[in-house]
Amino acid sequence: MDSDDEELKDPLSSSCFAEMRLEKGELDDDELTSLSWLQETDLLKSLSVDEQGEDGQKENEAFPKVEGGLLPQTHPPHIPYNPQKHINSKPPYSFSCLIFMAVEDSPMKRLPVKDIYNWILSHFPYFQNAPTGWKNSVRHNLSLNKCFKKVDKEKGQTIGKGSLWCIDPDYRPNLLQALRKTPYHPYHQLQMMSAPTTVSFTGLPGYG
DNA sequence: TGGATTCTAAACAGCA
DNA sequence: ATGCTGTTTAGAATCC
Repeated sequence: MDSDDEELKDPLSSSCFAEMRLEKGELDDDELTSLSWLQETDLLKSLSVDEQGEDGQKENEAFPKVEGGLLPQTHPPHIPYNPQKHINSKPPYSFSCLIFMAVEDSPMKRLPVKDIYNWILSHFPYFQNAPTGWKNSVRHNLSLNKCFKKVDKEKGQTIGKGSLWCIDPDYRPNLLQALRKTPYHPYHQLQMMSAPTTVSFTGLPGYG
């Protein structure tokens, strides 16, 4: 068991997440990996407009316009991303990250595919107007990605069609790492908010 | 440049 | 019959 293995088991412990853990006091690993901290800080929902000035307006205007609307393109890496505001920007998260967040954000850590859709829709309004193919991509990810596992329904459980999906614990660190690699992972936004003068984006995608 | 990963589209089967 | 879910395949784009 070397240090790499340790970090893989608890990628937060040796990262800057450790600071969050200290700041938040009694948070244990489950609470962190469950993204409850994310909910508490409300980062996905409400980065205030003031923090971003008028950039949001400008950046939407900066997108190339096409007949019938804006081109669906990933949010530019040099502009802070607010999913509730930048509804024309494709979220800079992979579908596996979106699914991961949705499942981890659920009380039972398991969701039917329909609730995964709903979570994504409510947290990333971009998809409300996106072509419906994204749902196919979600199902494709659930089906193909080893990180996600179907859960047997309990006896008599009636939640409608389909299976419940959960995160395979063996692959959870991989998903967390993938999430950390995205430039607008809530961690980076937290850093920006808590220590704006010391933040360095060097090494992050789009920051050279 | 090539492999790995991710996204998108599509076809199909099973089920309620 | 219809719509949803899950699986699979294929091709394009992107990243390393």
